[in-house]
Amino acid sequence: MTDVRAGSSGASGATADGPATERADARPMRADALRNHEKILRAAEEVFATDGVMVPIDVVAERAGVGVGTLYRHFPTKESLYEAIVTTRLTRLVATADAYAVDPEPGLALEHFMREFAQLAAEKQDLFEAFGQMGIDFKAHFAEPLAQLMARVDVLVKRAIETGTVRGDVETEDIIRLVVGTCHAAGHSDADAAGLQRLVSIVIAGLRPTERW
Amino acid sequence: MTDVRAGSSGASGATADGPATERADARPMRADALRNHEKILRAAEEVFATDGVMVPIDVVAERAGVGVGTLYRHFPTKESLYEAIVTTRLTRLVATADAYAVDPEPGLALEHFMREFAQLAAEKQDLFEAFGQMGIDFKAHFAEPLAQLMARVDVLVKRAIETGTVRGDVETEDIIRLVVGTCHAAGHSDADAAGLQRLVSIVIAGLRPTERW
DNA sequence: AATGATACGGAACAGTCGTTCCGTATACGT
DNA sequence: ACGTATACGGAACGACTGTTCCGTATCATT
Repeated sequence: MTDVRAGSSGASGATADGPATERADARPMRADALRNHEKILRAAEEVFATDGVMVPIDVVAERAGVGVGTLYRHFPTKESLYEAIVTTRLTRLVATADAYAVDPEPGLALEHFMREFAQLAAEKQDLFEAFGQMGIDFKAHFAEPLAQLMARVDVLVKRAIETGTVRGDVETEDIIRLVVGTCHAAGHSDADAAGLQRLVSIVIAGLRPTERW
Repeated sequence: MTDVRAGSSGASGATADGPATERADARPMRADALRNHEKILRAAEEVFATDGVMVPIDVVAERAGVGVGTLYRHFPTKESLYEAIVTTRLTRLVATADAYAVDPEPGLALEHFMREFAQLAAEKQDLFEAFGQMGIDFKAHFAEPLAQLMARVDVLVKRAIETGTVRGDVETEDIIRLVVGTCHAAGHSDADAAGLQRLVSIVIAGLRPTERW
């Protein structure tokens, strides 16, 4: 993450997407290099999403229409490529959470966020697996976007609790764990979005304040 | 599973545990062979539980105090060893479900079963991973014990529904998925049993019949 | 105790996958 | 158009792991 070459995938002000088109300290990337960089990112996003992180790196290279050597020029390690993809996904998720944070209906906001989160994690094997291995080194690698995500979800949860739509004793981390776990629950590949949402509904129902019980 | 050697791990009337001490068609296993067979099973159970299915087979052999050659004499394939372990686990789980099927309190019975199930899946990486990869070939390999498990859980669910402790529209498979997913949720290694049970509580609450919502 | 069948141990094999290296091709500045 | 820095492609390397093979050790039988 730190020793990337000039114009590589590092955090170079890419707020939305796409790598930096130029660098301050070095010369701008060559045109074909830039093109390949993006092709690789796109291919990785697709392949990781469908096949998970275990796919051989060659598959990503082939999908990108690029030799492995080129891939390694842009991402010095398979892990670094994986990091780039997952960080992007997490960043988008943070944006989604941000959008719901200003929703006038806090209870529904949390619910909708959970549903989108679940859908996303179910579709993207990589994201799912990343959350699945929390603790190995996931928290270290994605510490920053993770912290951001936690903070946003925390807002959603607190607001929902204040509104009385959610029990007061649930932790933010519980929410994330439950959602990810629920995706795991539904067979990832079945593309059974309806079944997944049914499970999410059950979890959401379980979050409601206890009445009578 | 079918071409096992004489006295190997096949389904030879081992209702509880331990391999058959003799075979009808062939000569009984040699004493040391039998001893090693059990040592391997025990070691595999431990290692798979703690490290998951990805551990090199050598680790299991070493743990068992046995050479790899010996291990392969007893289990012709890593997969076959894995099958033996998981099948055993599933069979025990079926027994647990059976016990709860006659519980005088159907609602509590389901809840207690779910809690035990969750605890087990959280402790045993192999079981967890097996359920996690449902669909690859898991259903094929463990078709029989899985069907049994489903049948027993079905009884628990139906009884709970009749008692009014659980919503009528939940599928048995939903229950299993939710429980396994919940284990996934809790970091497997954290040994945080309390946290896990808290999540299970939420899921269980979500299964209750909707009142007012 | 002797002998043949059975089982053991672990070195060696084969396939896979991440990574490196370097000769060749391409883009950019003059 | 030419020359050089930059980037490309893919064969080759090394580490890892499931599996096989066979010389040796152990058990059971007489």
